Amino acid sequence: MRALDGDEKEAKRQAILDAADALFAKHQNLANVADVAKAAGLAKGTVYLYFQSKEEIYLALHLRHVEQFFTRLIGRLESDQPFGFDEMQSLAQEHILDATTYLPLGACCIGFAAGAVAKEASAHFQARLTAWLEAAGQGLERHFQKLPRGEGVRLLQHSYAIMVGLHSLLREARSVPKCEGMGTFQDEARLALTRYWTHVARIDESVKPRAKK
Amino acid sequence: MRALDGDEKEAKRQAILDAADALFAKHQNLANVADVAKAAGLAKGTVYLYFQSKEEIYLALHLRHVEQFFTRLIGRLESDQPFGFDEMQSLAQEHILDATTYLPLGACCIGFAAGAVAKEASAHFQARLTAWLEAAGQGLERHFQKLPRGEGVRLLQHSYAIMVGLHSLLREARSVPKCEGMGTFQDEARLALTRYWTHVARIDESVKPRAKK
Amino acid sequence: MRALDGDEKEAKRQAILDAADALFAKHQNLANVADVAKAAGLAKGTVYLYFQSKEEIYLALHLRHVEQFFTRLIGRLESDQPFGFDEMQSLAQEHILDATTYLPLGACCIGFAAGAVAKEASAHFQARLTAWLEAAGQGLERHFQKLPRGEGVRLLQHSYAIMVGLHSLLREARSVPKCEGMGTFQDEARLALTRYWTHVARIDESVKPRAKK
Amino acid sequence: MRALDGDEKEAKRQAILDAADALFAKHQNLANVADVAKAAGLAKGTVYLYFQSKEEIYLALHLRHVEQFFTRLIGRLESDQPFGFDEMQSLAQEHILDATTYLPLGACCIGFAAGAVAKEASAHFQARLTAWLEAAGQGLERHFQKLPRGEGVRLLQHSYAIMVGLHSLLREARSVPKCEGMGTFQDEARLALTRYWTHVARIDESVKPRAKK
DNA sequence: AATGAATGAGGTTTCATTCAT
DNA sequence: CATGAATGAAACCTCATTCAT
Repeated sequence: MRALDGDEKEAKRQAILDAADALFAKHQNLANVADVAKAAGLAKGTVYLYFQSKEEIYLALHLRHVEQFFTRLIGRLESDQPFGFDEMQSLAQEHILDATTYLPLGACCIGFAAGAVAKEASAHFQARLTAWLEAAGQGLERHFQKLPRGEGVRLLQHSYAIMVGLHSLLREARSVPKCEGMGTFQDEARLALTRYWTHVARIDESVKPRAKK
Repeated sequence: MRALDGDEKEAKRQAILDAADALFAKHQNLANVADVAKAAGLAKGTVYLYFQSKEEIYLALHLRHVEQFFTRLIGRLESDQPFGFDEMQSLAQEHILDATTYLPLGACCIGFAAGAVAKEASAHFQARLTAWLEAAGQGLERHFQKLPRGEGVRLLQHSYAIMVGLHSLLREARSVPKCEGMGTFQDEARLALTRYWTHVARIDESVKPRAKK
Repeated sequence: MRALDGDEKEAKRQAILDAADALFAKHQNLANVADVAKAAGLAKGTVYLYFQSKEEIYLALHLRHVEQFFTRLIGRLESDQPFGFDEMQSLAQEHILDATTYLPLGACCIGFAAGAVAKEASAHFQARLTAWLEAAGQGLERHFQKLPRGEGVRLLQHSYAIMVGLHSLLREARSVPKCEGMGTFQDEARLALTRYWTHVARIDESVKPRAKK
Repeated sequence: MRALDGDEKEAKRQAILDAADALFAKHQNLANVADVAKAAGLAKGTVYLYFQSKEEIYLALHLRHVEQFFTRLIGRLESDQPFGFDEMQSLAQEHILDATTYLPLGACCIGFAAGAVAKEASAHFQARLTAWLEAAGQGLERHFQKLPRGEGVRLLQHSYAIMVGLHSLLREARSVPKCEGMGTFQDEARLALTRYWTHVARIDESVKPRAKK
């Protein structure tokens, strides 16, 4: 109808993602495009003016989840307030482990068929994620003096992997444990992260915020 | 050709899975049922005599991959030969990390939409996996004296999660690393597993095969 | 297993038809062959030893219904007891109009796709029906002196057509009339037959049993 | 091409019916939906936007045949031109008896398995047919003074039934008679109708067009 | 003769995506 | 820009029929 400038276009993109988010939260499933469009008050075809495919909608939505977490984490790491594992974990808990859609949607995105997502979209996702990881990794290295150069990113990646992997094994174990002796998904994730960080950063004994420069 | 008893029927199931496996290996994608049938030399309808849906074919295929790993692991743990982290890792490397289809297919299965797989099929998968995990977990406890009761299963779950999670983050990083300073998927997986086991079992210092009884 | 002689074979055919009859009565629908076989205590393939196709099963069943009616009618017409329209109608009522499966099954058979029934089966049906019609037609001519040669068959055909045609229009009007002022299917059939016979045979005024020869 | 308003949509429906009509005329058989779509120059999915099932396509096609007949008949009856049995019969002849698809398709529709057609479609068919029958019935009563109130509908129903019924008995007897002494389907239908009307309306002696008011 | 596994055609359904308006 | 009708691929499903055992 009228040419949208960049801001309006972005606003509409976000509106579509809001709709998709709500539907995913409700059905734990990738709603079909018609439903997303309807929920966003648009026609099916219009959605395709903003996203190239259904998969890209959900990848973009997932990216938004990821962004929220990293924005918060990086923001926190940029301050000079002492930052320890407990705080890290509570951030992860809040944004990732306890969030009802973060990991389930992530799991769907992982399963996207090869080729279902355009190269550029995929690359864009990777680029943003990489940038956040590196920024946050460097932030961690600032706060934890024992972390050698590059270990911050690795620590984040491995931690993230633990959460993702445990989720895929224990997705139904959000409330009820699967195996004899195992806890809920959240319990196990907390435990595994604690162990991993304990080893890597010797948080318990020696990792302390570096002195201000 | 005509499956008249249970054994032949099972053989045909396996033949279908073989065909699906080959197609998945070739295209890194879930082929449609018609193609699987053709590859297995069967009519489409016949495939539906053995599997309820495309998703169940691939879930069964994944289960077969999992079974191969656990059969080998459990078999090994049942012997009284000393068993250490190195061997554990080389088994994981061979069956999981270096296998071209294990984790990619697993990722697809994780992403199956809720409802795409019948309750029973899903439950069957979980039951088998749980049984193997517990058997292997107990085997580990026999070999590693420091592992308390129940820690074997947990160790396996967490290790498995690390592999699955890292794969999903680094899937394209089989050869080329993504982030500055990060290694390939296999490198990172090895490293993360080593760290995790080092903490848990203090493999480096104290975990030794229990004395034969 | 053992070679069946003609009688045993015929008995088994009849058993299959019994099963089909029961299923049709229950569901007012052509049950699938697997169900017919199961109801007859046979395997699916076995049914095909006795009938060439599903359609032929139901055509044979319909023929059996038709046979019952004509056997009764012809038998009656062969006696020298006076026979009038009232008795004709009550026979039709009993075997055709009030029977729950005669006309519905007939309607299904009419709708069989061209080619669904083998030429011979179709010809066999026609031949039997023609023979009965002619026998009964001649019987009518014996009893109704005003009927010219050949009019007996015609009277039966037209009467039969009225019942079949009304059934197809009023099938759901077995109990409740369809159009304003119309009666139930049975009412209308009786009325139409009465009118037709009244005209043709002047039953009301002059048709009387012929004198014994 | 793209049906944007109701009229275009209706035109497309008609185009699909045209295609189905041509196929039925050619093969005397209900073509499969894929073939209908192809003949209409549409994709299979598109056909399912307009009809819920194959059966409904053919039921709608049959309804169109019926409509053509009744539109003509009712239009004629609305005029004050004298209307007699001869004209009635020639209309029936033209639209129904001599048409190559009217009755064969009707026979197929009669045989549709219970449940093959959605309740609403079936009800819609009945409702239209009933409305036409009543309109035409009243028209007949206007033209034939002897017809009591309600007898017009009945006369049409019974006449229609005679044609349908005879067709089902004599379908292959369009040219060659079946029984000794019987004529072709058309001959018999004409004869039966004449007899029936003769009785009901005493057409031969007294039924005359009512005087204009 | 009897079986029931296998076949394969085709109806039904869904849905991501395209494109004429 | 927005629309939603059209597309067509493919999953899903049933079932009549065949055929190896």
